[in-house]
Amino acid sequence: MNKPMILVVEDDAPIRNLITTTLRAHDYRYLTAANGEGAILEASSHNPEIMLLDLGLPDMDGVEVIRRVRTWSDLPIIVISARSEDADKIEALDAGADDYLTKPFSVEELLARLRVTQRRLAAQRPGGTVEAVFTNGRLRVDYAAGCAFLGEQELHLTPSEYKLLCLLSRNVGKVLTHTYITQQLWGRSWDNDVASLRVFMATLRKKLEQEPGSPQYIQTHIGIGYRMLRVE
Amino acid sequence: MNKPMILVVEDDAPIRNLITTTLRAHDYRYLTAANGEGAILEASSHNPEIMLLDLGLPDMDGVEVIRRVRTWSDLPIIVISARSEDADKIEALDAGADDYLTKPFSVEELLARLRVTQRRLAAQRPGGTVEAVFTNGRLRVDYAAGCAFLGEQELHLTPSEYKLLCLLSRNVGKVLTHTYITQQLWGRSWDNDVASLRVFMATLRKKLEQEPGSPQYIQTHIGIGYRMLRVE
DNA sequence: GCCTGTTGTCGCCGTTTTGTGAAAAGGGAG
DNA sequence: CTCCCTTTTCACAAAACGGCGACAACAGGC
Repeated sequence: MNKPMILVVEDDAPIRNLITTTLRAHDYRYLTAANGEGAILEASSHNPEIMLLDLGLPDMDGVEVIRRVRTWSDLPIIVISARSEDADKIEALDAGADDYLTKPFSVEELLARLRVTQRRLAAQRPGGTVEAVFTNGRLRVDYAAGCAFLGEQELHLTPSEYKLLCLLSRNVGKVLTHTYITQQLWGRSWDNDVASLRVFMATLRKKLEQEPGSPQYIQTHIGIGYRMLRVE
Repeated sequence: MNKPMILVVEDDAPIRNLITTTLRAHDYRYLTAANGEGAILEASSHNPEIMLLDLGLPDMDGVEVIRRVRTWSDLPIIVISARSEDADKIEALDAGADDYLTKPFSVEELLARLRVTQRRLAAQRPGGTVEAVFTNGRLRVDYAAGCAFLGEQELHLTPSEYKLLCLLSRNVGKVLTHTYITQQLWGRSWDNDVASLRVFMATLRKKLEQEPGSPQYIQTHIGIGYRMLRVE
């Protein structure tokens, strides 16, 4: 079995070297990034199979990197952080991380946790990788860059609208229930949230659809939820 | 969304209570076992979705429990142990554990790691084993996407019509009584509902059948109910 | 052919669900 | 503090849907 490609995100050169040396010694292939922007760029362009992520990056918070990556990819993310507070762990794990190690960490433990992740990847292989850019008709969503276009025109979306668009586009063709959508957006699902969802859907449609009357991209399923259609 | 069933394996009653109390407070369902034999028995007989496992059991080593369980099941195992040595972690992880927490552990962290596991379970459930598309002649029902097609043409169905179609298609070839159908659709079965059922059946047929006169898919059984036929 | 009981179809109207504009509330940057 | 952008709430109009009664169509028994 071919060893997976691992993206190592760490700004501190000595630690990064420690990790990469270890990986090399165990026949892993790897990429490196020293900051958040680089991490997202590498993740989107080279489709690594696992990410090792330090939270203390110079340009952005590591948790933000997790959130951004999670808009388009489910690749396993193992956090390696100096922060050992519960709150930090919980924030990272809930943002989408799969595991959390605190520095100083044991190299052997890291390798063991990598093996766990690898084992899990092998078990569920069929789920293919997702492209970092989604295209559908004139609509284009660049998950890595975090922006969307309609033709050449960039859409100016609020964070919520963008998340909503990501959610719909990652599930083209599938009907997403109100509950599911609100869960994904806000982690809860009260009646009020569904009302808000309608408002966001309205503003998103206003920016996205040419003809308000007959939506081209987003279809309503009464009593159920919404669905993005494949266009052309 | 239904919370998963969790098997708690821990011989120390106070800690076990701490865990189960926490789980109960967060609406998880759980089972308990106080030793290795019990753990294996519960795991095999009740098919829990996640196992929380203490390594220090009275009757056998926790790692042995992992190995035994792994001979037939892939259920996620989160180890909670007083042993904080690297060697112990590595042994457990390589034996098949998915995560490893050391005592004393933070309840919040445990919950966060449970959520990670749950997320992963949810992610691989839909894409995996279950066949989510029903095909019958030109008719195609995509249960996962929540929509139906006749040839290339998508059918625009109301919630009731869709539910009805699902019910019939999931029981192709079987005659479903009026009572059964109304029970499934509305949870009750008054005479009026049977009348309504006829109306829904009419609209559904209008959308589904090419020739109104001789139904191709849905057959009426006078005095009994309806049946979907296998076509071609 | 006629009668009876069952089934199919139509249209109406009340209810539920959704879309949308505007206003209030919240939050971060300067 | 103020401004600006985003999110949430509210109110109301528009649309879709479900339930119902009326009646036509149909099948089977005689």
